Amino acid sequence: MARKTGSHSEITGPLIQSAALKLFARHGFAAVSMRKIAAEVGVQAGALYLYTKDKQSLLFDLMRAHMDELLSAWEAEPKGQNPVERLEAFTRFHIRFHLERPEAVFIAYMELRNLEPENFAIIEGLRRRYEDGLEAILHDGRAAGVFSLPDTKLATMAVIAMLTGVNTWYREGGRLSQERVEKIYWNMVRRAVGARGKAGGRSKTDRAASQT
Amino acid sequence: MARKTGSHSEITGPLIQSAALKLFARHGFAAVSMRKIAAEVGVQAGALYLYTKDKQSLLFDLMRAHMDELLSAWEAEPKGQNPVERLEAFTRFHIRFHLERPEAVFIAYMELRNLEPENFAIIEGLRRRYEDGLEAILHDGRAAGVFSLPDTKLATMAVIAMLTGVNTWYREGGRLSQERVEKIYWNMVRRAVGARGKAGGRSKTDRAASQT
DNA sequence: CTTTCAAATGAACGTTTGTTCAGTTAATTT
DNA sequence: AAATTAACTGAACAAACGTTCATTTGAAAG
Repeated sequence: MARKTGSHSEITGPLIQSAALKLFARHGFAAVSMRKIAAEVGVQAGALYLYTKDKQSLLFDLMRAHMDELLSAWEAEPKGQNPVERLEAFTRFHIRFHLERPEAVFIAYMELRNLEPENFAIIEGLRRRYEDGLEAILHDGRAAGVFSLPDTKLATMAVIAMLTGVNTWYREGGRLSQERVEKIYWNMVRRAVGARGKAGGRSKTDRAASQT
Repeated sequence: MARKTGSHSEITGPLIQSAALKLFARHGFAAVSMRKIAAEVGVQAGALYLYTKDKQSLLFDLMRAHMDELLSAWEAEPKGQNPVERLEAFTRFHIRFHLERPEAVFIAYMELRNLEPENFAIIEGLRRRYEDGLEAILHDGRAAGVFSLPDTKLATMAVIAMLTGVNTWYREGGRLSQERVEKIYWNMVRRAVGARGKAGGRSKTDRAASQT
């Protein structure tokens, strides 16, 4: 039921979500009490239950929203014309998207075991769909002879782990710009999957990279 | 003080460590109570305090022992004669060592934020020492002109993330043997750092890999 | 001004938490 | 047989936990 003229705060719901996001990312789901979330919002613990069923669904809703955003953002991304361009698009998208929301990413990876089995299965399914997107690119590239890969599933896991790892060390305002990081990682990914540079053989890009 | 003829169990100490390892890995540090650890050992909660100062040091001791083992095992590993061989040795060692103790690895990555600041600094220092070992290899290889890397620090993080990622999906008795996984990952790492195969250019190994 | 009602409080509930400790147990030493 | 002592129990502690609910608040509606 949509309200037009709330007598009290109308944004408390989202405020709770973002307080929970921040605290879960910082201290872990199990270490954050409902009272601490309430305090962060500036409210008493009981008030949280006007907006959320329980603590578990607070976690699940965060994860679910994150995975939904991830999938729809990727689907909205311009696709390349061939496997190499599509892989570059994936690489840059993954780094960019994940660096934009480090807290949600952290939670999505670290708090899986705090989901009840049913919720876990849903999140796991969404993650699988995302990984399948990458695997399809690698599979197509292999079939087209532009990637050299003994095993597309392993390469999928390797690429995702490598890219997600950026979140563990990248800090805004650090040594390297995000664009620079994207470029360097794309170079490593491209070579890891055995794709030649645009010019063939050891490309101009390779040579430029090694002297920077 | 060493005892020779304990009237009760003499191995309770290690039993506690391994119970804690198992439960922390499975449910997370914050979600495991001292009573649950005690129950796993077959003892009352109070008895744990004959062997451990408190819950925090139970976690810290596990992490510290893991990192010490990691560093000393790597130091004991036979070194290659050149950067490429040393990088292959690192790659295979990292995969093998981490697959041998998935629970300790999981804890070492996931429970960092549950360490008190002082303990965190110690573990972080040990991790840094390990990463520096890889970075030295990449740095030497770049200086020798056998690796093509725009940034050794980024490559270090990328390689470690990629290799550690194996733990998230590898299951004993699965599709691929550990030796096969090591070989495939070594191929991806070698190419990611821009090292040519032994024969130069697109190596025999590359061609063999792409058709398997 | 009076009524209405969503929003929020704050106390209360039954559990569970990490940790301590006086007391019990049972094997070894004297 | 008596004394010693490490190992362990089981109760107890205050604090914190997730969740519920009767009650209060205060702005909007009549």
